[in-house]
Amino acid sequence: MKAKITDVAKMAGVSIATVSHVINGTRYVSDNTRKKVEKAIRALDYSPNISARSFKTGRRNLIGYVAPDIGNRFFALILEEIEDTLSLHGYNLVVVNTREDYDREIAGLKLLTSGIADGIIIASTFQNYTEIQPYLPEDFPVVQIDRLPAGYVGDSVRVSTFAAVKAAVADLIAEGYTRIGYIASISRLSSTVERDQGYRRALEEAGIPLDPALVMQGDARSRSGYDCMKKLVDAGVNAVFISNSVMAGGAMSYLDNCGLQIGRDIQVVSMRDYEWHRFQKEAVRTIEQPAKEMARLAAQQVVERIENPQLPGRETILRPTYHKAGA
Amino acid sequence: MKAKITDVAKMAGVSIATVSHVINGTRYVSDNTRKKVEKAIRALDYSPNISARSFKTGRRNLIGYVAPDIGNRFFALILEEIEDTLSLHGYNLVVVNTREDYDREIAGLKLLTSGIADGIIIASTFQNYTEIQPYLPEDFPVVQIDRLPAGYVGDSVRVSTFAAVKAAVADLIAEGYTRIGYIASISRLSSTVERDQGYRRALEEAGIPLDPALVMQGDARSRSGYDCMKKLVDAGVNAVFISNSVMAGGAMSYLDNCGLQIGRDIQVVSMRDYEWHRFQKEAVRTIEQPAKEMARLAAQQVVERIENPQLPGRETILRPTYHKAGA
DNA sequence: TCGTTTTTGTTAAACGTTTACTTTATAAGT
DNA sequence: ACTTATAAAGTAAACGTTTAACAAAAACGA
Repeated sequence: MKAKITDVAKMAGVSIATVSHVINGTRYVSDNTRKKVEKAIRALDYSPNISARSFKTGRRNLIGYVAPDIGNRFFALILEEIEDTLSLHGYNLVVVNTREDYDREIAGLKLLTSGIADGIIIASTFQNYTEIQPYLPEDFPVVQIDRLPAGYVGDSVRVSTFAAVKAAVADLIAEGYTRIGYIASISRLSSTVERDQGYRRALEEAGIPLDPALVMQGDARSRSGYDCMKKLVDAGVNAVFISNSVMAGGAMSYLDNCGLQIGRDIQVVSMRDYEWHRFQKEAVRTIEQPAKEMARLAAQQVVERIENPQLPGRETILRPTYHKAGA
Repeated sequence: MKAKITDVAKMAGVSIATVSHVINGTRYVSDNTRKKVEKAIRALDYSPNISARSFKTGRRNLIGYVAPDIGNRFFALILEEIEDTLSLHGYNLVVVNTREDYDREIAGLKLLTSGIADGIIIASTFQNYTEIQPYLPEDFPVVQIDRLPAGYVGDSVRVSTFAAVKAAVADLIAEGYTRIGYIASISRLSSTVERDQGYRRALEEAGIPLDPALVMQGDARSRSGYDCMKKLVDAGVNAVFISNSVMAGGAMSYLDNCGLQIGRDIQVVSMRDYEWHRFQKEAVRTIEQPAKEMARLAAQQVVERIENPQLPGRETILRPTYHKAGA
């Protein structure tokens, strides 16, 4: 039978209150009694019942991470960094993978807020905050990461890609490329919307009319990157902007297959969500998101909110890096 | 103030016991009272306090996943599949990333077994089970995945690569390749040991003496794959077996850099821990581990053990697939 | 009709902590 | 010596469930 606090108290000849205070450092305990208690703890191999403690204190030291696709290296990277940062603060991580599914996300939120987690970091698949708000109790610590559902006000950390996308496309235009294709990601996401706007604005400012035949709607999967690229090549593009690295993988597979060399036959600008080895040497231009930094900040932010609930909401916006050389 | 079970009972005009039974279905409740209770639950937007329940029942419905490197796509893939499978059984996942660090692994185990989790799935970084045994309480549900610390007896799921590695190397020999290099992964791991043996045995059976200059000790990181490959090329290999896909990435970068074409200038056989797009078209031969299958089985196994503690320990061994065409 | 079983529901005791409140012992001030 | 302050530790009440033990009412068998 596992030892309880009463066993320790009995053995050390003190009250359970004293034992508790020794463990938590919540009150001064004389050196003498402290030593007795610590000895008893060791002797009995006692460790507090976490469930009982959580129940009593209302703190669980668990943070939920609600991600749309853990299989995507971008979100896996964020997971890793969140776990790392949280562990420094004494928190652990519960993962919910929604697979971009509304029901799964809602179920995850219900669960996490029902007493599992002290806070949530979420990259929501919903377009509007009102759709998830009912499942987030008032004042429940939440940090939105990467994506920002419309109407949300509160803690968030994301990367603003509008300017970088616009600049990259403008750069292509300046070099004389005019038939610039675009493979868009899931359209309801704020991150996608921003990139849409960057692409459109660059064309607009250069006085190039938007050709709907050059804009492909993808679904963030490799396969759709492949298919969209095929259509764009058929439509005769000489440059393309790809909104997400998973699709970029597929798109580049297609280019490879039909012998088109990037940098020579076609220019490719892609979002780069994480380090990729093999693509580097190719002349792909990338817009790199600081995923780790984002994750670290989100983790810190959720911890700060938990420990200081009356803190004002913070919207943290990071800038991506444009790699023209493909390095 | 969040509603409690007493509020629901009061509103419905029944006892808290009845409410509890309605919620958990632990006893027959007449249609009439059930409806009253359900109505009150909705009216008050009541949901049970999970902490209180966990405390009382001793069940937390959380499973710990202790992984050596979540940043590695192999373990990320396993994570995803574990999460998926567990959610089907009503469990959630707590992730601990050890980064192949002994202390982190021990800290994680201590934590998870102290009342956070009902069970653990672990890919241990330790060579010997005796080193982690003290931190796993007797009868605590544990499933070892991918790696099997020496001396462990109990639930485990892994892939046996000895035969496949041996066959792949023998295949190279049969084709006339004689200077076959080997880039090994972290030497203390059971998975590495098996591959070592496969490589050695194939040479042995062909009567080829082992040349220590052709055996490189890597550390499972891309960088070391690159460096080891460099040394092997300098040593004049015409074929190589690489023990892990992360290192394979680095190794192939090096081959690329010095213009060596796989399949023509050098043969490469690599463990393939997950799907890789770009490598496929190259003539790399791969030994593919059924990572998802492994994860699914491990998750099922830990759930079964939790729900039926007197089940005998099961050692599940899966077979990898050898892809000669590189497909 | 009267005991017996079945159905439906209640009472109250746990579960193992934390923590507000109280107590005792010792030191300090007069 | 007598109050007062302070240091150190103890007492006991919560926290919100689940569940064993019990009770009342209804149904049933003879």
